Amino acid sequence: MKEGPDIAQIGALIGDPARANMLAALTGGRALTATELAGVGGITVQTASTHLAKLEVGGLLTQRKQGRHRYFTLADEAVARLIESMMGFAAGRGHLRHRPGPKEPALRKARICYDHLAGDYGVRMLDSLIASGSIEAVGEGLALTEKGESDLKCIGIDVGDLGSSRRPLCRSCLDWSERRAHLAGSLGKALLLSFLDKGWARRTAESRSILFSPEGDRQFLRLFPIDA
Amino acid sequence: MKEGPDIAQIGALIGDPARANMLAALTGGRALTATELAGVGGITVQTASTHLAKLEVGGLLTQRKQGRHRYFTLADEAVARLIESMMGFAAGRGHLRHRPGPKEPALRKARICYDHLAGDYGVRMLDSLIASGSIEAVGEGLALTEKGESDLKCIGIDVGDLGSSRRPLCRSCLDWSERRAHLAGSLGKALLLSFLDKGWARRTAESRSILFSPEGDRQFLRLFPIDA
DNA sequence: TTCATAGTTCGATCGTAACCGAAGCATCGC
DNA sequence: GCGATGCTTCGGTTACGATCGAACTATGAA
Repeated sequence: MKEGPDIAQIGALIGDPARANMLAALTGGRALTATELAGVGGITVQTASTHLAKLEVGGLLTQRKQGRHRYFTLADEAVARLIESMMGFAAGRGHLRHRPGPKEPALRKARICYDHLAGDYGVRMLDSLIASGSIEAVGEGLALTEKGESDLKCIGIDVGDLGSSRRPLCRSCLDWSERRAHLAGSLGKALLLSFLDKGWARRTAESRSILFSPEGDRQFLRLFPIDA
Repeated sequence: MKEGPDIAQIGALIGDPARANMLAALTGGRALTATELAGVGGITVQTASTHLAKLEVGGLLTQRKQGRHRYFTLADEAVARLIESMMGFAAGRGHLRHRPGPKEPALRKARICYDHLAGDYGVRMLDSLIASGSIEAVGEGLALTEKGESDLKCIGIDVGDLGSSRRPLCRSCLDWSERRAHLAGSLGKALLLSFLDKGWARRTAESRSILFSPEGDRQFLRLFPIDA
């Protein structure tokens, strides 16, 4: 007994409904204020404040003061991965809050997963990149090919700029709604940013869903075809 | 708010220290009785019984009656992966129950992670397989090479027998003690089984550690050299 | 049959943590 | 300076769940 690290602490941190809701909301990657988080948690600001303090000392959150606001974000990408993996697990068990039907169509179509694109469009993008030979899937891992590197340069992404950090270029991330892999890592982030830059899509204020403009939709589907 | 699957339920299930200890013990892959689990949880049988019932309806455990015993196991491999990933996360945050020193040397040297080898020896094995060109690491994924397939046949493992199931052949699993990857998947399982078959190592009754015999130790180190 | 072991269920106790109202700081706009 | 807004801290209430003793069921052994 008492072998290894203490799972119970973080389990308990995530185990409270209000905290879980706040964490899930922060998976959107956007920094949120304490009042906003109180809203998604369905509790008053006082209670939210104590929750947030606990999450912070637990190492799941970081806060940043700015004026009279305090912006909270997930501490790092590892937290985001943990939350998403728990969501995937819970979805697989049928631990759904609502019935699994297409309750939030926009959320299933395209949403943000920490900093990259998830949902139907995220899965489609990775599928297409693999089909075109830009990305190679080996086991559970992903690797960018030379063809992929030149293809990406055509749409304005210089992979050389991304490789510097310790963060892996390509990472596969499992989607709870699709139960399929989509592209994470610094490349996944860069791609989403380029879509936003080009005005193809924009983030919504309160939800994690990503809305594509009609034109952006056309461009995206053209760029990442599915040849079924 | 209230988007996606319910994380809080499983978080709360893992969030109780007694339950977390039981789950961690079951990560050893071995089926344990309610009384044994009460022991590792540090609680009485009555309390353990209610905990186990909760874990079962939560979908984390399954039980199997055999005589007057009830053997509990993790519901499936996904649960094991979730627990190990949480351990890895917790270890990275310094959420350690004891100080990180070599508290359980045997456990750090070689232990079982659901059904494959973890710890120092697990990491060494994968490193060696990669160095010898038997396994190729691509991004975060692992793939068996042709050389690896023939090499494995020499030690009595026919990869053809393993590929049938839906479970991936090679999977990388992050180790909480070493913080490095080791080999999971059906190949990782097959390798560990062959070690046990050959009498090189044996599982211990109460702990998750794996004990190598002096001869088995020699063979293992010869088979998986590290050329630093 | 009787006894022993393994496990569950019941009932009651107890602690802890979630929760909110109210008060206290801090920052912004005026 | 003043009031308004955002957030934290304090105090007290409340509710839930972990815990165990005791009683009950089931299997096995003698």
